Amino acid sequence: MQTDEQTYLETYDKTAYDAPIVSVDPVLFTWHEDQLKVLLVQRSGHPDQQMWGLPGGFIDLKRDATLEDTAMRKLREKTGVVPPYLEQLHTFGNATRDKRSWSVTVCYTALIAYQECAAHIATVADVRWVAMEELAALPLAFDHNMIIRHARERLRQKALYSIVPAYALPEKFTLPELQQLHEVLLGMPLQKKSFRRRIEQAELLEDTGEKRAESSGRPATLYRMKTGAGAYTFLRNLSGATDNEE
Amino acid sequence: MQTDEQTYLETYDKTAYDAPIVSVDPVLFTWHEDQLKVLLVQRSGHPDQQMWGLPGGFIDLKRDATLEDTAMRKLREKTGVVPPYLEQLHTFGNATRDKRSWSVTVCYTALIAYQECAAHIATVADVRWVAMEELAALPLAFDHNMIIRHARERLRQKALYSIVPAYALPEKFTLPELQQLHEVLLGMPLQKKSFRRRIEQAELLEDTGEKRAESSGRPATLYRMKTGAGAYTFLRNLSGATDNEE
DNA sequence: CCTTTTTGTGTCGTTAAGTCACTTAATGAT
DNA sequence: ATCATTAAGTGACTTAACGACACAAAAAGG
Repeated sequence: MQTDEQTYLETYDKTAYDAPIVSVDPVLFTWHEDQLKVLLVQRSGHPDQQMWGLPGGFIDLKRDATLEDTAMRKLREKTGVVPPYLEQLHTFGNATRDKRSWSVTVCYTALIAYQECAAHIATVADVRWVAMEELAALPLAFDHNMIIRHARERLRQKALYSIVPAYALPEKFTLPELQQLHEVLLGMPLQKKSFRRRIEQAELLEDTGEKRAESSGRPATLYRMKTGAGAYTFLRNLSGATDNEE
Repeated sequence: MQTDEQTYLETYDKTAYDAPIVSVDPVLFTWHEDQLKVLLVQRSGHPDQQMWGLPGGFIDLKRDATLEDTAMRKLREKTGVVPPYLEQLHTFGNATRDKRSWSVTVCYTALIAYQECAAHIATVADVRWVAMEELAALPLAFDHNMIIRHARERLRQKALYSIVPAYALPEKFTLPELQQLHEVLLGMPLQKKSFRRRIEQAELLEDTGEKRAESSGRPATLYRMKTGAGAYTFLRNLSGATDNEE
C-alpha cells in the first residue's frame, strides 16, 4: 500500500523499533600543578552507583538543539562555565558497554583553564579533578577509562602539530608553561628553540606586554592566543613522533 | 527509596525517556575513470522516498555487536563485500536533520576498489556510484550532501600525510595512479619525485614484479600495500596545504 | 658584585620536501 | 631498423624547518 510522506510522518512511532541508549560524554582536561587532570563526577544513580565517571548524560530533546548543546549543558552543570575548546572525539557503541542495553555514547574532548571553574567546583562534593596518574588506581564507571585514554591520545597527537593544548591554560600564559604542557602530553622533552620558533613564525600568540616572575630567574613574557590560533596546524610534526593513525 | 543495582536493571525501561533516532551512515568512496565516486542508494521508504542517500540504516541490536558491525553490514548488503578501509568520521546529531524526530547518525568513511563490487552493484537498480562532480546537481536525502563533503574533506587531509587513499584503488596499482588520485583529492599537482621518494623511504609498498603498460610510454611498476601501510603517517605534510583543523 | 636560575636568541647541522633536467622503456610511424 | 613520441622513473641541487647547543639577558639573593 502506498502512503504519502505526510501520513507517514504523522503516524511514525519511533519506539516501534528496538533502539540503543544514546548519551553524550565530554572528557574535560585541564592543567594544574604541573599535571594533566580530567574532570570526573561521582554517579548518584544506577548503574555503577557511587563510582566515578565522565560528566555526561542523555540528550534533552526539548532543550538541546545539537549534540554540542548537550555536551556544553552537561559541562556547564558541573563546572558553571562552558569551555573555550570543545571537539568531538569519537562515538563508542556496542552491546556490552552499558549493563542496561545496547548503548551509544558520543564523546567530546574539552579543555579549560583550571581557575576558570575552580570556584564552582569547590562548592560541590561530587565533582573533582583527577590527575591522569591517579586514574589507573581509580576504576571508573562503564568504559570511561578507555574513553579517557582515547581522548588523552588524541590530545597527544594534537600537541605534535598544533597549540590546541593551550586551551587548558589560563587566558594569559608563558611559553615555558605551554612547552611544559606539551612535553607532558608527548612524554618527551622538546627543544626550546624549535618550540618557540614555529609558534612565533606562525604568529599564533600575541604579547600581552606583561611578564610573569618566577621565584628566581628571568621573568617570562605572558602571551594570549590570537583568534584562530587553535585551528592552525603546522606542516611539520615535532619529531620523535611515534606516528599512529587518527 | 534505595534500590540495589540488580533490581534497577530488571525494572529499567529505556523507552521511558524521550530518545533520539540513531542511525549509521557509511560514506563509501572509490576511484574509477579518473574520478572520485561515492556510493548512493535510492530510498525505498519514507521519508525522502525516491531520493538518493547514503547506504546507511539502523542498528540491529540482535545482530550487530558494535557500530562498526552496523556499518559493515549495511555496506555488505549494498555491495556484496566489506571494504578494506573503514574509519569513523563524525557523528551528526540535531533536532532538525530528520523530519521524524531528533536524530543522531554515526558516520563512517570507507574506501574500496571499484572492481571489487562492480559485479554485485550491476545486479541491482537502486545502488549506484556517483562522481563527486555530479553531486551538486543531485539533491540528496537528509543532510547527506553535507556529510559527504565532510568525508571528502577528511580524505583530502589524509592525502597530505598518508597513503590511505590507496584503499580506493585495486590491490595492485601503480605509483602514477596513486599520485593522480592524491592530486584530485588535494586539488593541486604534486611533484612526482617528492611523492615517490617519501613512499619509498617509508617502505609502504612492495613491488609485485609486474608492470602495467599504457597505450604508449614506459610501463609502470605495479605495487601492493604492505600491511600497516595505511596506518603510517608521514612526519611532514605535502606542501601547498591550506591547513584546517581536525 | 658575583653566583644561580630561568628566559630567550644566534648559529650551524640535518632532514626531507621542492624543482627540474635527464634517462629509461615502451609504442608507432617512416 | 631508426627515430619521434610518450610516460615512468632517477639524479642532483635548492629550500624550509626542525634539532642541537652554546651563549646572552634579566631577574633574585647573598
